[in-house]
Amino acid sequence: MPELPEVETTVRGLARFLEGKRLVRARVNRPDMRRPFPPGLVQMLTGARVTGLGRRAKFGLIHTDRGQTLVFHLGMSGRWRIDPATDDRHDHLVIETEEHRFALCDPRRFGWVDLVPTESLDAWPSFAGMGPEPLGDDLTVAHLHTALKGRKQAIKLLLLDQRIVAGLGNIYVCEALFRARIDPRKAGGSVSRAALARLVPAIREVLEQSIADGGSTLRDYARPDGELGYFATRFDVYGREGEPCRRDDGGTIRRVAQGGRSTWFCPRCQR
DNA sequence: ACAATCGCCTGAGAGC
DNA sequence: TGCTCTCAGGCGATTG
Repeated sequence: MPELPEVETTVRGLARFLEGKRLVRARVNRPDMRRPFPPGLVQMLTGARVTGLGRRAKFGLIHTDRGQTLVFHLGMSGRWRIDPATDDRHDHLVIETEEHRFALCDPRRFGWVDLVPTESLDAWPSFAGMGPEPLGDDLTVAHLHTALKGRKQAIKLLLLDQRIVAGLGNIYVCEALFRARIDPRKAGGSVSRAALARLVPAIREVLEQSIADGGSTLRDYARPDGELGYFATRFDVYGREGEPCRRDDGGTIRRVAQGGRSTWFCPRCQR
């Protein structure tokens, strides 16, 4: 499923074809996304020039010269298809430049798009109150220490809270906690400063490595019918229940439920 | 302020 | 083989 690295790679992939280009056509193929398409979407996009692309947390941003930004979330199964050779019944929104066609395809329809004035993006409901970007300078040990202070909820669940850190999902929280050797069940407020000092670089590294993997895969997406959104990555714990810990410490990866979702970890080295 | 639960969706995979 | 069942999960809304 698309998490921050997949969104980042998707945005970079789109930027190669969209940056500076004029959208000659736009149409809504299927209006039944998770939330309705914003009114005036097609009119706004048609003829607009894309001035740049960006990402905030797990949201992709397509800025236009009309002062409006198309914000998209890929949900669980969303992806952009470039120059698709065939139609897909789950293509919801299609935009075209002179050279290429892009289809936002989302079978499970957990994603959505919105139109936001570019100058007030920070005030958009999903962005207001969001925590720091994990790859930016604002994610610090001090920030986490303050945000987690006194919290009794499990660290795993708190890291999924976008107000504490923006853009972490289930996979990368599990992976980062493994790298930092922190027990995901531990109360947020009881995670030591030393552990947080391991966690901050662990979050950065796992995301950066995944983006790098996606980036290397990106070359393949220049061809027709390319799809932006999914990359095979080698995980240390995610989905590895019952398999040996990669630290080779004799531990076996366990799966537990937290907040109704699966958490994978090594009980031997994550404390 | 914090915590817990629910609803939204469909495809993949497991089990019979 | 084909059916049924379970699971995957981000986010907003709601309730406690």
